[in-house]
Amino acid sequence: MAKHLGEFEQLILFAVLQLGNGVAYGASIRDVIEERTGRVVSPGAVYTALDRLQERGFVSSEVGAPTAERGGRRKRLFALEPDGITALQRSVKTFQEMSHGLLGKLEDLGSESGGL
Amino acid sequence: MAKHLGEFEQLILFAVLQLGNGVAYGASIRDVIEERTGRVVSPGAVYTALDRLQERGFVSSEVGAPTAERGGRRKRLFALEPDGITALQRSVKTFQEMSHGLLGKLEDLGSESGGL
DNA sequence: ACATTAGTCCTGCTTTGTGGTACTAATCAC
DNA sequence: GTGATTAGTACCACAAAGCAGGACTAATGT
Repeated sequence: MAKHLGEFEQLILFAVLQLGNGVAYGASIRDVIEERTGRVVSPGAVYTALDRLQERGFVSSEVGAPTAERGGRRKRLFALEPDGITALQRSVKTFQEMSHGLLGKLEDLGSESGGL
Repeated sequence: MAKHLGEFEQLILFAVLQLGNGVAYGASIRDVIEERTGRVVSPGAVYTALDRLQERGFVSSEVGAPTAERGGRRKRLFALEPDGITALQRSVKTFQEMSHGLLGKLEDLGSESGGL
């Protein structure tokens, strides 16, 4: 069993967190990631990650009611579970501990050689 | 070719960044990660990651002179390359964009259900 | 020469990351 | 109600990253 969150899994959990219960489903999660990071991800990538996250108990899902839209297929709504919250917190903490005091240095180095 | 940095790779790059040139080698990198995050990693894990990073041009390495210590085997010294800096910056940026405005929410949720 | 030891390399396997595409179930138009 | 249209989901296959454990190497010290 995996010990840590992968970077993509982290993105997914953040997206679910932002959307909140009743609103987080495959497509909306994908949209959030794209809006925030500019990163284009395929639907398939999102669902496989989501499935794996659910297997580990980090998120749960239930099928919602159909909406009154053209092509309004039932959504599979995801919710963040306590274990998922803990995992995300730990992953954030690791990032902070590891980057502490180095972010400035990183920027300086970058600007020397052309930057982003 | 991989588009993004994995989470462990990110840790490695931060460690190399902290140590600086002439001091970053397998064992010291491993120590830094352990000190900062408390995470125990096997030497093998570090070297495979380092190799991949080098293949992608994110770090470079050269073999240093032997030290005057018992068992002072030659060290393979690593340095952060411009591409590595860019990659690390982008990875940091993604994290910041994705977590922006959500860190507080995350803490609140955590304390509700027992916390870390 | 032989023991000792810091450090590195190798091998094998599991988990994540990813795109592509097929499928499903709902609306709309007539 | 039949078929076009469409949002959303599920499946599949493969590439890349994460990881541990032990073999190996080359230096010191006696």
